[in-house]
Amino acid sequence: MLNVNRLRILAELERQGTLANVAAALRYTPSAVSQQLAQLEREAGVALLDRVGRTVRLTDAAHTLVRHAQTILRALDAAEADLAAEQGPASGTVRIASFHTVLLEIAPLALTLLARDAPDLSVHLTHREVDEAHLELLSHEFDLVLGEEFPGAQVPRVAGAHRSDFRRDPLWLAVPRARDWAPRRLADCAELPWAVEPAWSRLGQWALNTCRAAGFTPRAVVETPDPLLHLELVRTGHAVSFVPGLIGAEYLEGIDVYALPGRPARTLYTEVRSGRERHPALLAVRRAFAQASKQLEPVETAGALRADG
Amino acid sequence: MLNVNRLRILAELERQGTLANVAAALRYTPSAVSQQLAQLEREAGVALLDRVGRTVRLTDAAHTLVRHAQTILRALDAAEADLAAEQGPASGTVRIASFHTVLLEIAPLALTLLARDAPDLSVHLTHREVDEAHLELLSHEFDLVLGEEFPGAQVPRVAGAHRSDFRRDPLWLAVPRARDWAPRRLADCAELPWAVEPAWSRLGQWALNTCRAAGFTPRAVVETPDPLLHLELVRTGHAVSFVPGLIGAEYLEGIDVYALPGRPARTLYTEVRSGRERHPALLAVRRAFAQASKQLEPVETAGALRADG
DNA sequence: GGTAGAGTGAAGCGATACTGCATTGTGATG
DNA sequence: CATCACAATGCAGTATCGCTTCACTCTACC
Repeated sequence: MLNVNRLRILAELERQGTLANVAAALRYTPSAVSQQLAQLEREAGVALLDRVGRTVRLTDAAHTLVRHAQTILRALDAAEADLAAEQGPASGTVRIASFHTVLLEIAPLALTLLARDAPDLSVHLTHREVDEAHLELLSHEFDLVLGEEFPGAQVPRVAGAHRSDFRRDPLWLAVPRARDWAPRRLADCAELPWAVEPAWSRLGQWALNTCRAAGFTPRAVVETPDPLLHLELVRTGHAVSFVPGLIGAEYLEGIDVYALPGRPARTLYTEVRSGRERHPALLAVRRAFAQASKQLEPVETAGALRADG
Repeated sequence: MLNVNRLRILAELERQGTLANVAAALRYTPSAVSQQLAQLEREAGVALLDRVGRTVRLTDAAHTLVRHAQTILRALDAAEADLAAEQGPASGTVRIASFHTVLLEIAPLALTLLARDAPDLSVHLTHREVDEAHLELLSHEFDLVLGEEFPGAQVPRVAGAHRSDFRRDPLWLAVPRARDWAPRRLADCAELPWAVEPAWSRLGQWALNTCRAAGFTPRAVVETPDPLLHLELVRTGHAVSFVPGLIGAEYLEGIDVYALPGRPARTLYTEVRSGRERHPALLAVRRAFAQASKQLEPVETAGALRADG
């Protein structure tokens, strides 16, 4: 019978690329990883690793083996989830990765709900960008990640993760409050300075596409992933910016927000590793975030923009 | 992460019922089994075993754990099958269980074919009744079992085994050859002495049902699972008997066989553990038995009986 | 009440899977 | 070309783990 732990190491190697990274991820020494894979190769009877340069690459046989390993690891996760469900109230520690807005607006409420509903459960929140967090979810760095999906940039579903959407969050335009001017279409802001997200972020990507669809490329006066900085620049009259509807009203002093044509919205979701979706602790966390989200209302808009062109 | 070997022990316990049997099946001492299950219970955090009398019973949690264990073990089997397929020609040893007729008529031919087509493969044939063999397949005593299914006694399909039918084999009535007498319906043999299979065997069960449907209960002069003994008694004029069509013509000297009304036939099949159906060695064995079966023809009947009543 | 069989537990031992360290080989850099 | 950083591997030592042995308890059945 093949050794499951060795299969797990091989599966991790497919993700991590090098033995050294696998060792770091699984808290082994590289030597241990090397020895275990060598043993697995001996037991398998076929070559699993191609030495290419100073690193290794999986053979086809190794890749099919990894597929099997993944169903095994999923079943193990599911078994543990079922066991945890038998144990009664959710307990243990859940490591969560979240991006900025959710961390700012939803997480505090969710933590309050969790403290009430699952007092034995402890939570560890880490600030991560979505794509990075997704990978770290798969390699067991996190137990649950919060994600966002933007219109026109559908996130592919992967077998290793179980996703659950909990909110649609409208995307708005934020401009400095002024008596004598109001945008009527997005293109009216074409010549203004913008506060933008980095282009590699999901929101930044969407923003860029949206502006381009309106016929212009935003001129960035500042680029940062922090939406509060965006708003500070808007308030002080130095920029306009997109803002998620979830942002608290207290950050919108001196700022007017406008709904965009077509009412675009991002989808907020949670992700756990497949097989663990029935784990009571993860169920409790998901429930808490969903409930917390329900208690939050988007602020009023000053109006709606018309479609461009 | 739960230990897969311990899960395997638990799964085996569900089949075997007692720790002692598990130990025998897995070639452990009972003490080892007890210790491993105790450890699993500790890791699981929930009770898995109920001590009832001097034996144990699985809790609900244990049963769900076994379900997960089975998908894991299937995936492991499938992984090994894929690995074996990579290794090129089928090799190793296949442990086969077969019942009498197949062992007598098909197996020799199949072995010949295998020796030609898969010379690196070695085969170990054991004589077993079907139901017994089926259980021993699941507990890894055998890699492949030959089975038979009779009309009116459908064998339930189980998830742990992969079945493949390879022949329908007619069931006949065998009577001593005589100039002055021939049966015209089954009930004509109601008063004659019978050679019967044991009632616990699948063929014996079917025979009993068939006679009862014809309005009589056979009076047994001899009860044995060995069809050659049946025929010897028929030839010497001491009994009539049912006989499978697969029996060689050389055993039918001085015997007339009659087709039964409705042309009942048993289905011959092979069974392997789920997940291993793509194992090259098992594929080769199945192919050999199917081909061997094709080369055998049922002998001519002396006529066909009419329906009773 | 005696006996056979099921399960458990302590002690001991061998296998196994790590760590630590030294070594090889590769690729990037100056 | 020399140097350096780093990936992978091999060897020796060690600690843990999982098994066997053996003694024991408990139950079911004569």
